Amino acid sequence: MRRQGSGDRTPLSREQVLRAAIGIADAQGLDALSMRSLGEAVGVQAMSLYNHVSNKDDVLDGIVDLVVQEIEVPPASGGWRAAMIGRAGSAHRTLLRHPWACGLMMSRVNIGPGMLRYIDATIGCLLDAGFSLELADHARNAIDSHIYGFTLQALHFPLERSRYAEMAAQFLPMLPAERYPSMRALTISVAAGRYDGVHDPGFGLGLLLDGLEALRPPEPDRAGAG
Amino acid sequence: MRRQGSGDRTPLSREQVLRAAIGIADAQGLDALSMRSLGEAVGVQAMSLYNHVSNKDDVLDGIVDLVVQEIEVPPASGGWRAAMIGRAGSAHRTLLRHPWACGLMMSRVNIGPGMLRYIDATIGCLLDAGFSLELADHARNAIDSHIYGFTLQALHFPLERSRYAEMAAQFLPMLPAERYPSMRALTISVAAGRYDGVHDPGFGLGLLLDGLEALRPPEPDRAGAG
DNA sequence: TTGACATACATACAGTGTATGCTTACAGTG
DNA sequence: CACTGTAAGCATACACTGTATGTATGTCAA
Repeated sequence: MRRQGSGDRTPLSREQVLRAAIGIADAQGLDALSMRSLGEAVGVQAMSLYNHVSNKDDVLDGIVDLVVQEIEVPPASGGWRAAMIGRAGSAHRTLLRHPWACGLMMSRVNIGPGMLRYIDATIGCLLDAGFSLELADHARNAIDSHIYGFTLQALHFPLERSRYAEMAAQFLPMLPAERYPSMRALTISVAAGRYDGVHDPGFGLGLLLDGLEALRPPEPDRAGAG
Repeated sequence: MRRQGSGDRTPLSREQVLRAAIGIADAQGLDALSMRSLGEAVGVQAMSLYNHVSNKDDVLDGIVDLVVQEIEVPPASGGWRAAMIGRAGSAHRTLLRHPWACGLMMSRVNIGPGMLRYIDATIGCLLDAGFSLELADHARNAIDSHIYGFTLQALHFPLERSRYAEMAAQFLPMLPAERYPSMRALTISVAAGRYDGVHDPGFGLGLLLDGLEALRPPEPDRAGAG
């Protein structure tokens, strides 16, 4: 609540509305984000928001794109492998910071400026590394697939990373040995502390990058050219 | 509408309700799935559904798990690579058949019997191929990450695969060359028909499997053992 | 027949997104 | 200064949501 006769006359902006929406979604979950709660957060009635956003879908698209803009984009030059690893890490951390964003990206077609910038920089980096246009496109798709999918699984995994072994032990009774033998073996291993059960986005990413390196055309000597 | 004095006395079942829910979501989108529309689909008032499902979240969890059960699980024996490819293809096709499912999986923690079966069979196949428990877990996570992420991108890609070149040309004006040079180059290439722009889940998957094969411990000769 | 139980219905309530039609207050003109 | 056009915010209202609550109806067991 900021205005409402408090002498605050600077009008709201779309950006302020979207920032507030992200704040609500981060703090109380996406379900808590309604036009009324959003209005309250910026000190305005629900309907006044429509002066700055066209409807709620516009809000959702807007906050997704703002989140995508938080992702650090690879530098135009430098090693492509390091750039991809850095970009993947940044994307993963960003999506973990806003756990609702991944789900939103799923359920809507979104090609805002943030997403375009994100994709463009990535493909640019791969082209710079010598990949063909086509191969760069496929590579980007594969890397992003891994990031999105990995983050998804990390987000909706039912156990907390901290008290892992403990929770695995609790989970065990729900896994009859005759029906889920492998999951049971895995859970036992985690419960016993023989395996920490923690997944690393770098595992799959490393495999992908190794494979891509092998596909990369040999660099025509750039030393002389530029 | 099936009952309502029509002499139909067989009571509803949870399964029937969930099947109807999938039908609505497939045909009219997830937004069209309300307790009232679902009740109408099975010929019952909205509140009567609560005799068979505990609430709407239960419905959503239920239909996701039913969809996951549609995925063909790898056979217990046979080549692990072929099994993984088959499983990935089946999962991808299933998620495309129910485009709302991917988004739902994102936004909720779900470990129903379908998901457990799916994961268990996969890890079992990898264990059978000689991977350690830990490596099998990481491999499954990486493969699933790729499937989920790839399907996500395929689903929310704004252009139709059929009239690709045509749509790329339309899309071009939205890509100023100074801001999105690489995306623009890519789009031009597609518009000109030099590149079809179609992504294949097998590309990234192949890279992953190649890398995993290299990590697989050498098989202790099983010929004599069993 | 009597009762218990499962199933389905009717009503009601708080909360949702948003269409419509105000009021207010500032910016720019004369 | 007054006048007015316009952008911003407000209030009301509507159709729709999930679901709490209470009641009716049909089937089966004793």
